[in-house]
Amino acid sequence: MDKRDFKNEVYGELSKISKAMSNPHRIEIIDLLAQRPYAVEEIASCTSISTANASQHLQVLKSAGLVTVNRRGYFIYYSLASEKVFDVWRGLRELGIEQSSKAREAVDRFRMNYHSLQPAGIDEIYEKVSKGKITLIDVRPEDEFIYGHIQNALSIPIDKLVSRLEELSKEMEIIVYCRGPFCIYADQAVEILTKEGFNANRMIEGYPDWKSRNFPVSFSA
Amino acid sequence: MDKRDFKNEVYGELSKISKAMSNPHRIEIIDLLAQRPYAVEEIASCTSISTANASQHLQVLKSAGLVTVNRRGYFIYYSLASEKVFDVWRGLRELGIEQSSKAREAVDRFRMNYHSLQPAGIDEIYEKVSKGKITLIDVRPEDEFIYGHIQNALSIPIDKLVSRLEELSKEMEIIVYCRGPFCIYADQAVEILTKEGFNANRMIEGYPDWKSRNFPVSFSA
DNA sequence: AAACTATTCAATAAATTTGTTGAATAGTTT
DNA sequence: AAACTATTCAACAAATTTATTGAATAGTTT
Repeated sequence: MDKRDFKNEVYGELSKISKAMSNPHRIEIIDLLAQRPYAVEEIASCTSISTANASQHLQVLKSAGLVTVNRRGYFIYYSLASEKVFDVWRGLRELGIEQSSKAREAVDRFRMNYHSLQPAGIDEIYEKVSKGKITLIDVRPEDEFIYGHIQNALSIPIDKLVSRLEELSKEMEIIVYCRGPFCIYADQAVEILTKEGFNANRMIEGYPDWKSRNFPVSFSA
Repeated sequence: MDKRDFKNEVYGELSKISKAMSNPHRIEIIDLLAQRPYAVEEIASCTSISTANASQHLQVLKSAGLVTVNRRGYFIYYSLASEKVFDVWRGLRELGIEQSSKAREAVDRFRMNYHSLQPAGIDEIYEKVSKGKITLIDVRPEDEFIYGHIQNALSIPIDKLVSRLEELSKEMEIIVYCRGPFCIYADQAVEILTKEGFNANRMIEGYPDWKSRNFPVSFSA
């Protein structure tokens, strides 16, 4: 095996992984699986594709070693195979926000819809949380919260927010977080809270970013 | 623009970037450009493809915003557009080594050829360097060394090594580094040095990793 | 301005990727 | 063991990616 064969083999192998991450639906699936394991039909419905199509994309991810499989009852749950999968996805996401003006504009335009334009970065929030200065609200679906959440965060899924406003104080600064920078639950929440007179902002990043930074998390066994 | 359109737009944009990184030749080009800007013909020859083909791949990388262009005289030099491009590539590389047994085996098999099987990690070496305990040799081509190298490293391009052995001491521990984990210059060097009775090992990672960690570097203006 | 040169372009065929359809399957429940 | 169900498979057509060829081009030298 000469030098060229070696390089062909190595770069060829690695390109299988990046090929697996080179489809919009599959990226979206990875972004979703960073929250918790999901079954095929749930994945299909969250990403607005057919079940058969979702299954096929999941096969691709599985062959590339990016996801693992786990059956419980009738359902087959897919999970990310490694923390490193999220790391690569986050790198890609950050590179995209830096380099692609279209991606940046799409995000800004959407934030604008929800009048949620001064989001705070994860480090800034980590500082404040350590000093106990803010109320953290997790507006993701409850099952994602149960699977893992930021320590001391309060779970108020976005569709329950309007009915649970009396639990919140208008004195404290409120930070809302959700799945990540492309998830709009937090933006919707900030819009609702601001209209009701609360002092609320969203965290740009999501729970998986917090966890990947090794900031303190909790989960229910 | 509803939620689904937004997601399609964002994930679609980001997939353009990963698509650009999803071809073995293009990955190899990125790996090469992490050393220094390179002209099209050089890139073609380093990666064993035709000039026209290299040019086409470079167009793809350029459209995705991953590389930038710079003319000097007759030549057009391509560079990585951002540190983040290397970050994503490194993430992919590490994920590949972790997940793909084929990639891992290819690397091991090749190291074995050169009897260079106890390479040292970058952190370990950083520690030793700070204590001045080792001799660092950069065996990449001289122009890459000039463009940037580890502080206090000695430049001995691999093809000059045999003729410059008298510059080295058999008492000091020698660490050799090159472009990165898929570059074999350092392995070749370790084989030569070991045969001659030197105490030599390679660093697993390459110069771009060192630089990206913000460890001390030098370059000639 | 003419000569020169590295790079890009255009056209092509082969290979791969993609989403859809509806049927088949593997595995769990009862 | 029979019934049931989420998931996978197989077959297809459309779209995209890829490498090759040789000509065209943009820009620098002299």
